[in-house]
Amino acid sequence: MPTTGQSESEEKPTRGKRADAVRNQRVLLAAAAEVFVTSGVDAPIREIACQAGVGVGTIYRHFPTRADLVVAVYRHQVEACAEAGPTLLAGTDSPFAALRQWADLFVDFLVTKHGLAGALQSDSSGFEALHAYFLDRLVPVCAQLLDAAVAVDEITPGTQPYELMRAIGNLCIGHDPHYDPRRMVELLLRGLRNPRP
Amino acid sequence: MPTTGQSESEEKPTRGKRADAVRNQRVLLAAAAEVFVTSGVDAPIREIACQAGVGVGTIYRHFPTRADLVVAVYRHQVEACAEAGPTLLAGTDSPFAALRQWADLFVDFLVTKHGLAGALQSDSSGFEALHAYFLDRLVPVCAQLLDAAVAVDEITPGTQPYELMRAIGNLCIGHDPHYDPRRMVELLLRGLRNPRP
Amino acid sequence: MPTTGQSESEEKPTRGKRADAVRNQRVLLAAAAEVFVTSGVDAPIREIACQAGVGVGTIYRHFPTRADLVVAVYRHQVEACAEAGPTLLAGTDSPFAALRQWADLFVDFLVTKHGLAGALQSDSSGFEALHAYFLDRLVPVCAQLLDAAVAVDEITPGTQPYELMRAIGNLCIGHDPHYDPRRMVELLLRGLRNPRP
Amino acid sequence: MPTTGQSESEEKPTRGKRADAVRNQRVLLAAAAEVFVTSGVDAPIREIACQAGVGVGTIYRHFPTRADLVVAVYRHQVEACAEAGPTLLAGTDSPFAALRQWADLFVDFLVTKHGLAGALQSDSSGFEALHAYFLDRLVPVCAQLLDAAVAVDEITPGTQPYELMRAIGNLCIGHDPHYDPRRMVELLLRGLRNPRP
DNA sequence: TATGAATGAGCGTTCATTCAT
DNA sequence: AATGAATGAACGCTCATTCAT
Repeated sequence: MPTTGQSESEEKPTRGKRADAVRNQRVLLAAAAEVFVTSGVDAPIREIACQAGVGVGTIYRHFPTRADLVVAVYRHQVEACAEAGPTLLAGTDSPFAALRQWADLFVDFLVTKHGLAGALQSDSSGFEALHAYFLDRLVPVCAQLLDAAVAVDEITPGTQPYELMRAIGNLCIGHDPHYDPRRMVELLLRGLRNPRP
Repeated sequence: MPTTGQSESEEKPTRGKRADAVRNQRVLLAAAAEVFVTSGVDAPIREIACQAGVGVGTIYRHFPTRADLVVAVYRHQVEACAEAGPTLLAGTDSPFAALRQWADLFVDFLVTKHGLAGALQSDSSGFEALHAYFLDRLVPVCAQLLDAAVAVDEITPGTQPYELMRAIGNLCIGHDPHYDPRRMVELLLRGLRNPRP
Repeated sequence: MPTTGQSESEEKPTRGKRADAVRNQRVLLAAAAEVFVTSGVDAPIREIACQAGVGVGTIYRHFPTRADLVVAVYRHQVEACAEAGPTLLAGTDSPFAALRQWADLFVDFLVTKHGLAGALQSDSSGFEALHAYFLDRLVPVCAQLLDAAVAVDEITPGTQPYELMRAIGNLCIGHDPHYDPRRMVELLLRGLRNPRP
Repeated sequence: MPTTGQSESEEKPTRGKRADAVRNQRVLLAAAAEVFVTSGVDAPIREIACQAGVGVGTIYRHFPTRADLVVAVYRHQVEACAEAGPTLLAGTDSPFAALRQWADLFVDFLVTKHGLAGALQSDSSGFEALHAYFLDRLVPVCAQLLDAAVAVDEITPGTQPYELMRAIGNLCIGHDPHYDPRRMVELLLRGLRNPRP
């Protein structure tokens, strides 16, 4: 279980007048997503509150730490990414091809979120929850893909899922017209490939 | 002893009482290097001044912008790295091997400097000078290595030196016992390799 | 009690917990007025915050720029001065007498505010709003008085309201027991007088 | 005697190797005058030192306070202005006309010196010497002119030379295309005029 | 005597975070 | 539960001034 910090919320609307709160959460998340795109995940809390039309206190109530907010904002995409792993694996004969497609999804996700990749590497306190959630959720998926590819001799064994994910994440840091993360990730994956025919 | 690395400081020592200032520059650079390791290259100027036992004004006198300071701190290593390129190329039959060794030097450099790799990707203003210096100095070297390797068919053409350097730099972001940048860079370079035997 | 002069503060008191903030605004304005007397309108923001017993952030929240604060502190007096123009004009047969009385009010206002007259001449950025407010509000009033006096041949035409106001303002700069701005303004106005018998 | 603070220097080149120092003073004064025009009399000391091509210490050695420097820079003009008083008085039948001409000289002087008029009113510590010098030197001259005009019934008695000078000085504060100090000073002097023919 | 390196107080400004309403 | 006012630490930066060389 992720050490996110939000105990309930999300997913199940629960019942009763909670509907109010749930609606509010949605507004908050939408606003945060908006601001994250514009100003990065380090944007001032007040900017997000303003965009959502609420007070800063409301943000803090729902998301005690910045990481909680980031996690909540991207939870759906992370879930989607996690679920895509097994699906891709099931839909092809080549686990390596599945890995490549999965990496592509992951990259898609990261590059469209301004600064998210950077935040994932940040060792500044307050992002542990973010790290924890991403890793808890995605490392097992990546492991499954790697293992499968190793099992059919498509790639050389010895690469850990965690380091591969970090590598991919790192490669997605920064926006630059002269730098295409996807190509570099492709290179990285090619490096995994078993040289044997 | 601080890990500054630059033993002789700058240019001609000039003459006269400048000896005082020159000595101070050393102290400043040592302190900055120290603090950069501890708190990253974004560390408050005050912290550096404090570590050096000087006033903030002294820092500003010697290094008007933060980038000036960072460049000064790492100039020697960058120069060494730049000069190593041609040397390595001359010392081997395989340009790809030379590239690998060069990348290793570059990685050595980056991973020992906490936060430097991150700063290199930072798009925050005030780091342009830093970017400029690194790129001006190292991209040509990297280009030479890549071209040579392409020329002897060791690697697939089409990868730009700039993107390769950024990729390597990115891979070096973050300190983590479970993540070894060197291995990931190795993977990346293997991905460049021409599949033909 | 501070010599702020504004007793009712701002516009509609609005409702709800804003009462708190409104009260605070009063404290802020009183403190600022106090400090302006002591240290001039260039006084450090911190000093004002300290005098008010609040954090600097509170000042910035209410008055984003220094000019905003100055304008707020003196708004009531400026308004009173602006409204006095037509009133005085209506209450006398001699527009020149009205002008003299009006000038007296203006001087009263300026000499009791240490440094305000100076700030009005300051060309330092950040005071544009202050200039704008004073001029927008008072120049038309002064113009009306001048025009009326010219119309009845009490004064020589050709003097612009703006330059007259600046002159009066300038004459009020500085505190000095041996210098009475009022007398000098009186001289200036006498200089406007039509030499006709 | 002015309480300027510089005991020797200036005027008499003195003798011996002092020639060196005298030459240096000239350079300093020229530089200061230059900078005062550009950046006002509040310009950073370092800017003046830089313009003069000397160290800041040298400035401080010669002119311990900023006022000392300002006084020295403008001493010649002040002297000229002081000496013009009696001369003008001697050259005309109308002391009032002389006063007007003298005021014109004074205004000429002040308006060509960016910020000098302002500095003259500044009550910030460190400008006492400046005040003292200007007043010591010019008030008697102004008094002579006023007395003479009163004596021949050209102007109303009762105006003190000090307040008149301050008034004129004040009217010269600020640079503004829509404000002509000379015209306002003319108005002020007209106000002194005895209404009877 | 001249230099200019060094100092550090001080200023404007931002923002995460708390808490009374 | 929501608000947003208040707080104050922290940072970048500028200069007046001192003093070792």
